[in-house]
Amino acid sequence: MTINRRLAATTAHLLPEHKPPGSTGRVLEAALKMFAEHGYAAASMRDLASAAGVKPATIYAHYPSKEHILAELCRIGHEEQYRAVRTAVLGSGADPRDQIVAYVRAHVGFHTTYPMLAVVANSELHVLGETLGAATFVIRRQSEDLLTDIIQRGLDAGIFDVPVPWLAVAAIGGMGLRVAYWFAPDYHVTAAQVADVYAGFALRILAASDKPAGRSASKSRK
Amino acid sequence: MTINRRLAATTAHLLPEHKPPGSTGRVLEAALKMFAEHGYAAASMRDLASAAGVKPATIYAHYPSKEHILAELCRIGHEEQYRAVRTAVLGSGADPRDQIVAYVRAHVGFHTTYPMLAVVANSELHVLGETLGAATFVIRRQSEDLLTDIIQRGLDAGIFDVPVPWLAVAAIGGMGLRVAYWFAPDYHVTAAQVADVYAGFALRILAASDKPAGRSASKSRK
DNA sequence: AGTATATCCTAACGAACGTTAGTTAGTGAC
DNA sequence: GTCACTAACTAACGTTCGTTAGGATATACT
Repeated sequence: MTINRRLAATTAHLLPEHKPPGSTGRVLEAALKMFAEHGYAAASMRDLASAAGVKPATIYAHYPSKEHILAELCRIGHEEQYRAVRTAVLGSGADPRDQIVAYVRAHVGFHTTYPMLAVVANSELHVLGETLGAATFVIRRQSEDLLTDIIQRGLDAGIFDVPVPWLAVAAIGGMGLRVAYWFAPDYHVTAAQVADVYAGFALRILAASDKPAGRSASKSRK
Repeated sequence: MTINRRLAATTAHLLPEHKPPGSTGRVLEAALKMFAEHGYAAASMRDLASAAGVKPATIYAHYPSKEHILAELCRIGHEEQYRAVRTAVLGSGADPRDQIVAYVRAHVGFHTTYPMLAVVANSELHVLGETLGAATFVIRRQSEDLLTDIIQRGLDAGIFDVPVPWLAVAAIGGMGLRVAYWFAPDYHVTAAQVADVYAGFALRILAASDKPAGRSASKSRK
């Protein structure tokens, strides 16, 4: 146990719906842990095998290559993140402020609940070739577009005020992403606290107005 | 040239004061580029050598090991970042708001000017053993403490208002760090724009008050 | 019982890895 | 001319890598 860890989380888990049954799932979860803790290139197939409790050759009965395992993890990670934020936003009201709160809460929630998945899906994605990474890129783009659209609707309604909208997307996305690296369940802040506080930060970044949800022209207030 | 890059920047450069003369410097700069683009583990000594225009064995005339090269880059990166923010804060006034603006401008400026250095220093640091990484950890801690102290002073003065101060540190630091991954000089926003807008975001996150620099409602200065 | 299938194994392949030993070419001093 | 020094080289070391071939074991069906 070094002082110097890549991320604070120590346990790897997949959603039951994303974890294949039997040894396939154990291999995938072992790969998640190893890739997250040491990085894709530094984790060998022999490492994955011993973490999964099988011999190296056995992995090839479940996945055709090391890169395919990473592709699967990246796909699951981005898919689950998009599903989380999309569900949250759809379940919130029509007010862009509520949608931002829902988005950021779900975004941060994902990064606190599945930190290893987030770290692997985001920081090892560059390894994937264009064919294996294609599915993931589409989803990643959708997540970003969703946030962009919410912000744009808020700007159009005069509820938000930011000089360069795309920078707000980058800032809100960036601060959420980093949570996966330092958050641990036994920390001095709970996941719910982080989600709430970060949702508040996002509203502040967007200079969300206090006025009621009514329709407003392009005039902002101060 | 893949769609799928680890960071947007394409050129590696070191500050003249940090770049050793001759081949040593060329090796260090080649390592910076390779480690940033492909990661420490995925970049081989043969890759570094050919990027630096030398043969693999020659590198060992300049550095004792691959890990020592990374340690040097991490040290330079954190040292330069700390120097930048510290100088900026010391050159600003006593008002915590001015100090935050100075800090974030310098922080973002570092990440736009030396994106590869930032990426390597932050995302490959976990590779370093305790001995080789020790020097870097100290500096990293100092940078974080500086931001924490500014925010705490603003809170004490009643100028800032955040529910959990440490989360503001994490959020402001996180959004700045991510800039290194997407920023490129030929982007549709300039480095100065990003720095200014992000400084504004930081003030908003802290709910900085508009009132003049005098003393505040609830607390007094020392 | 015999066969098919699924699952995991042992053993090893060729390639690439970080690193080292020993050598060669170029330079300036005497 | 030769000595000492520097900086680069060629070649190879032992290890580990991702991956594959082929055999063993257990369960399921006929």
